[in-house]
Amino acid sequence: MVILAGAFRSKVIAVVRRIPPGRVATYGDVAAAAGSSRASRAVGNIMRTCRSADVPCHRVIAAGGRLGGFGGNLQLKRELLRAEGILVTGSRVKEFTTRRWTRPAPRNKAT
DNA sequence: CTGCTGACTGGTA
DNA sequence: GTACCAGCCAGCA
Repeated sequence: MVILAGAFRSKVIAVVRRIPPGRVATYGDVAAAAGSSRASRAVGNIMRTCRSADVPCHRVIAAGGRLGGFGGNLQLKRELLRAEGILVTGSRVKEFTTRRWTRPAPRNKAT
């Protein structure tokens, strides 16, 4: 897989690919992990323009645990999420706050 | 380079 | 609860 595109885009894609199964991340989280905590819109834009099979865009949702847009394939997204053990009620992720993933557990050196 | 668009977010009404 | 507005950022014409 080759990502010959803007650095931000490749970064966003990398972050999304790092999202482990059974977990979800908001556009804002992905944007923040990519370097811009305010590029949430850009992230969504990247998802739409890129939507590569290597990018589990279905794990990327809007804030508040809402599924977001997804071009109207919310039903598909819902099933994909549910297939990973993520229950979705209407347009909202169940236990979203606990399923929310930002990045690999930051180890505490000085606990 | 300029302008518009959009799978977003938070606030106000 | 829904609806509308303003802000922010990257991609594309």
